[in-house]
Amino acid sequence: MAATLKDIASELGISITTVSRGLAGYDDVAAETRQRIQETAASLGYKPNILARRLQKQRTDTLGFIMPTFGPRFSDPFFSEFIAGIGNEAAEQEYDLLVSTHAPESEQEKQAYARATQRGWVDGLIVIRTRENDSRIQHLHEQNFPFVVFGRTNLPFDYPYVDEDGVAGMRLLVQHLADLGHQRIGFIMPPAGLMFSQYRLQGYYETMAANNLPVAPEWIVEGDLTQRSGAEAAERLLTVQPRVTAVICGNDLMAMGAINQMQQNGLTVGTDIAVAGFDDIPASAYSNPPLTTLHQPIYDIGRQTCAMLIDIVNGRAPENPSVLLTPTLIVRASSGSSIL
Amino acid sequence: MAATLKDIASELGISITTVSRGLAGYDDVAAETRQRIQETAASLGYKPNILARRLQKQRTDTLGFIMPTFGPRFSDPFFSEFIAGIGNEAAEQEYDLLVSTHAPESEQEKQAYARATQRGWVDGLIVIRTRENDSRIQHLHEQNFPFVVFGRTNLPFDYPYVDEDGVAGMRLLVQHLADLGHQRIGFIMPPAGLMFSQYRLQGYYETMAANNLPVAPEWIVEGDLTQRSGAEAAERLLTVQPRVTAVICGNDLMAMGAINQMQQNGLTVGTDIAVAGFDDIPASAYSNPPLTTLHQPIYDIGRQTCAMLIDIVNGRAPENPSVLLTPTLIVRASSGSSIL
DNA sequence: TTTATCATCCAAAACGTTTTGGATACTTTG
DNA sequence: CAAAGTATCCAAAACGTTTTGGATGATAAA
Repeated sequence: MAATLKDIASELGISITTVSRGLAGYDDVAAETRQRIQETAASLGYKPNILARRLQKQRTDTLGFIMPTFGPRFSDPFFSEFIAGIGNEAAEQEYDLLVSTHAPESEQEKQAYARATQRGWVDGLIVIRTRENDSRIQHLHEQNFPFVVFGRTNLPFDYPYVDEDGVAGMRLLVQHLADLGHQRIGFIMPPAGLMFSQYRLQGYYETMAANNLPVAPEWIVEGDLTQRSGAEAAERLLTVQPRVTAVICGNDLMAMGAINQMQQNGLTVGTDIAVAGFDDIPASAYSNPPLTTLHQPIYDIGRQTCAMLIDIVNGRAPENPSVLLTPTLIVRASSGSSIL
Repeated sequence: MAATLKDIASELGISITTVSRGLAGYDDVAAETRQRIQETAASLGYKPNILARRLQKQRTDTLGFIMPTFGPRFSDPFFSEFIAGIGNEAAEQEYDLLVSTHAPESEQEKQAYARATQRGWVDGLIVIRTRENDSRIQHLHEQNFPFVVFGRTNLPFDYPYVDEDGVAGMRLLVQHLADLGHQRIGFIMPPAGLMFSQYRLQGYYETMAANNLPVAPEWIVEGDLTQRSGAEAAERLLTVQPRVTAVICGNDLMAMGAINQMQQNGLTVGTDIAVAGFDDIPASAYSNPPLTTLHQPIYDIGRQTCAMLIDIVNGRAPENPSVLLTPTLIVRASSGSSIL
């Protein structure tokens, strides 16, 4: 039913070539002919078939994004904001965005990456939440497939990335708490397999040491980035004596779970105990108490990552193939005031 | 570089047809030949070109989802969970998901829909956050393009949808508050142009009336679904005398903003004033106080919507082309106890 | 032996574009 | 007037699949 170039051509009694070139605006078709072509195209409701065009041009004008997510009850606001960032940048540059979700390191994820690097699927991929010896990056590098990473990993080759400086971020946060007089600072860390956990942990250790503060191993508890795990980790942390006076959480979601748990245990957060998060999701300004956290411009990171990928896909070298952003400290009530 | 059927064929000295059919598993190719085809395909690293296949098959095996979102700082957990639902269902049935974001009723949104209904883009679309006289649904209906809607609208024709019963949901919530003894119940409603606002508003009026409770117009304030607007609406609501003793919010995000604002004004939520939300996002269980709300199985709604669309795209009539789900009431501390 | 049946293969068309490499006729230049 | 230039058009190839409609030769049945 849908009209094709052929339909227009036979309607006007001219060749497909001329119709195609007329519509595309080449100057080797007479103005009057072009006019007639456009009119007929409009009256026939002609819409080019994208598949045919893409097959011919050998590019899909589509970018892929495979979200590493656990389980069904998944709703990290981080992701919606990141998607909005890459999605808007992609749309502006007339790219489509293909999105899928798979559990990290699952068989499905591997298959998804294998499929994605087939010809004709997408022109490039965006990778996030880097892991140690990240198999996704390894694979994309081997296949010589265009990609940009949000995060870094420990593989022995270069690739384009945008990342936040986790070490610097934690330094700001630990120093802030140390300045308030805290000496026993706990850390609910993100899953150890994620690279950003390691940077944050390193920043934690370094800054504790720089302030001559000892670190007890029990002060470090691992969570999985959900509120629930934040609550569980806090529960465990609170049993350690002498009790920590401050807790840094690997992300805002866990911080909110931790705060909730502490309140259930009768503690007043901000007074009895300080809590801080990481990410500065919108909710963190509206939690009770409002959350001290490290701000990451997630939306902009998404845009930047996507813009970089589009450059690469088009064979343009990005101005800066490795971007490292420093988070900014947002002090709110959850970290309280000086306890000295 | 990438191997094609032609490469395999010429390598083995047989026809492209046989290679194609051998790989596809047709039984008119000898077992021994198939064996050799598979081996050569593997050794050449053959991956079918999806574009060519799709052009030939005249279908994209791709579904589209255009998120209606405002501004950059966008991170409604509702969306990530919904995306996870449709994404997982799509992946299971071997469909891809094309996602983009545009501001509702913007020119870009219109263009996105116009493009999406072109041939070869996607096989079907998922529409959410229905609006009055929804132009998107109108357009898709006119174009006779396959789509499924999460939500309903007031257009005079049928279309497949999944929706929650907002009237019934509000009935549960208002009744709960009325049973606790509340007589002045405020409503921070979602944007009036959204259909679900109207259902919720209707349920609010009906149940207030059923309990012989008068409604003052100042008790109804409109928000835009963000925490910020929830806080602003609460601020306005609190100035109305005599003060409402309970506030229902159009979604959990606004409820959290409202709670935060009330706390800033020195009120203890759950004691001085009751607050309830709508959605039951994960954060609502961990807010302070935990939020009374209406649970919607967003992930499952996503799956169901997607499954229905895949049925339609494949010419199968969905068992039930209009699904209406009743939310369940989740009572937590924010609505407090009886005030009688 | 002749006719059916079967197993295996393949040439060509089709999907709807874009691009290549001219062809044609008309106009300008020397 | 011949040669060169210009404006306009188009046939055919190409992108890489899948499907259609046989063709071929071998085997089984009559």
